[in-house]
Amino acid sequence: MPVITLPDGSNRSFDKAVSILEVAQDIGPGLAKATIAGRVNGELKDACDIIEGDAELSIITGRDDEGVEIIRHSCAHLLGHAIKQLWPDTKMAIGPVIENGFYYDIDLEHKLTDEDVEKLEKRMLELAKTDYDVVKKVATWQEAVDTFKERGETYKLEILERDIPKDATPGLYHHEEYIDMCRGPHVPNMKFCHHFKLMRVSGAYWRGDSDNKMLQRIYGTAFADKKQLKQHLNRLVEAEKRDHRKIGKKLDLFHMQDEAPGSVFWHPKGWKLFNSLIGYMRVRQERAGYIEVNTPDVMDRSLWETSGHWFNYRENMFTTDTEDGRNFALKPMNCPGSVLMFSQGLKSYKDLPLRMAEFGKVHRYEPSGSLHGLMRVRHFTQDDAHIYCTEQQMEQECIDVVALVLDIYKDFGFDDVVIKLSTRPEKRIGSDEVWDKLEGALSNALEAMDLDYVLYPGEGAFYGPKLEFVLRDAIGRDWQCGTLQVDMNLPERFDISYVDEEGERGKRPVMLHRALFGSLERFIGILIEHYEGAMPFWLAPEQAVILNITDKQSEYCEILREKLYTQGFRAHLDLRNEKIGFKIREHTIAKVPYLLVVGDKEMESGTVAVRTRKGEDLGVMTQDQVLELFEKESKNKGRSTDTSE
RNA sequence: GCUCAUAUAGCUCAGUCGGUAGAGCACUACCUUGGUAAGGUAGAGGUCACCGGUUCAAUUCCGGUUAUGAGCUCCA
Repeated sequence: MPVITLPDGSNRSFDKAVSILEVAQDIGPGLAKATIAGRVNGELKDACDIIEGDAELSIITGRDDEGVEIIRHSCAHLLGHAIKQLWPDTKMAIGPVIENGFYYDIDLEHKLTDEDVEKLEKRMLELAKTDYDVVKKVATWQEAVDTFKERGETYKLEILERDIPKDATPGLYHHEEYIDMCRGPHVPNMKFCHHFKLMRVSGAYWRGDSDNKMLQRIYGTAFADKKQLKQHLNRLVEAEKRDHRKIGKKLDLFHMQDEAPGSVFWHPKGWKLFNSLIGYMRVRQERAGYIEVNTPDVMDRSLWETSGHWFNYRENMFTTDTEDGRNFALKPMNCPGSVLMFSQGLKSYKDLPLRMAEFGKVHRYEPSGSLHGLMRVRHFTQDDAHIYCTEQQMEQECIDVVALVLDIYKDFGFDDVVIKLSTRPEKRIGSDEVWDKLEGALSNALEAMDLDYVLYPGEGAFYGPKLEFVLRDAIGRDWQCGTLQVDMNLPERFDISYVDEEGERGKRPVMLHRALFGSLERFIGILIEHYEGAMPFWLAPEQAVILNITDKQSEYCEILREKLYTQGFRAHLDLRNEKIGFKIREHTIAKVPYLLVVGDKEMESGTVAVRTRKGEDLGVMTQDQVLELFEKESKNKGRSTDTSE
């Protein structure tokens, strides 16, 4: 006599064991029709699964996130169903759900082309449209092995042998003649799987191990209804429009070329942006009590041996041999240099906390295949800082860093920041008591500030725990930028110390390592994508362009430009012999925030006609009104709505 | 680093079933002085990524290299 409790708290009792679908039918035929699966006592189950005893049940439909995931998972099976019809010698590996979709790894001699994928998608749709029932059969381990042996599914057999205990009862899902193994749940009928799209094919190693065979991975996405699928595809188009590599070229910000793979040639406008960020950060850091230093880019191998980089990351470092037989390396990180700086001269407790910032250029020989525009480069600049302090000071320093990070991100229009706390990994140095203290400092800081954070147990570096700051951009993508790490490795390795209140030498300071932008290059890439190239006024390399209607106004334009310039605004002139419409089009496309148009009328009255890059006409303004407008925008930075966006 | 794909003018891209190439935009000159997203005419511009092979002949076919793209792996 199972009693089923529904999410609204109501009960239904049955006189025998019932399936989830039967419960749904009992509630109403509409719900039954929409039922994909169920959550029974917190566990996801197939709609056909039987509930034996009393249970809490929620019915899962396409409106639930779990429902969409199940649809995607079943679409992976559908892919298997279709591909085995078209290429019967395909061997199926794994077909999991991923963010926004699914994939299936397959082993097939024939390399799938774009046309093949189209064909495959078409067949999948044909099959799905027949609305066949998916039949689940619970098998014994041996039955599963027999099934896949008969079908020559060597990868499924390997999964059974290696990952599935002999006493397990794997679920075999029958999609007509195709059989797939899965812990499920899956949709009961293919009517739920009509809205999908195959995205691309690429390579992937079996079990993610580069020693294994490279399989073909077919990516797809699926949604509960057509509208959501369309929305998702639109989002992808939107993301492509924001591609910083394209915008960077179009707006003449930077370029890359073969001679320097993974390194950036900054054009004047891009470099302006770059320097704006550094200038801004300098001001903020100075106000927060940091000092700024600069350390060498090329240092002797012995330094990297002391720091441990030579041993661990030698193959990722650029090195150079000199004629005197010495072995140098380009710095892949700033910290060893910073530590040398700290140990220069005797440090007193009075010097702590010592907040030492450096806009350090670092070089890392990243694998060629991982390079990606500004996002992953081999040569980049960090807004790095190392804070040397006592254990007692550490928590307050963490609080200050977190506060600074969050406040700075707001200036760039990032209000949505997720904080991740990564704690001790299995392989680590330092005692548990020390880790307790360091992790405590980070979590206490966050709790003192009343901030939420996500815990990542075991994800910390071997030398200490860390905080990571993840930004959410204008179209909802996450970017990890800032970090705050506690380091107990380098102070030890370099044996740095300070003199305490009692005059005792050899006191070991705590070393905090932090970056807010992370990589300046990457941060600029993120900004470009976030703002779709339309940089807010305070960052725009060109803040305003002054356009004359005819030659007659040229002189007035130059005077106006001078005035804006002396007030600190980046105003440029366009006095070319072109029609006003042409010039407006060009600078609008170049995303210059303000276009200042000057004709006879404006010249005579000492005014300008103001137009934004969004096409808004702000009307005729006096020069002072323009200055006031610009000053207001500069001050607001990315915090308020930019009227010129 | 691995798999697959791509590489033609400054940019975006056509094209050549092997006979050394074309468009639009940009650029230059001239005409035009025009009031809010493209005025007109003319011109210049390419060792078809690089190295080798096949061929009477290679930008085109083949091999290699480099770079880029999508993934995989990696990201101290």
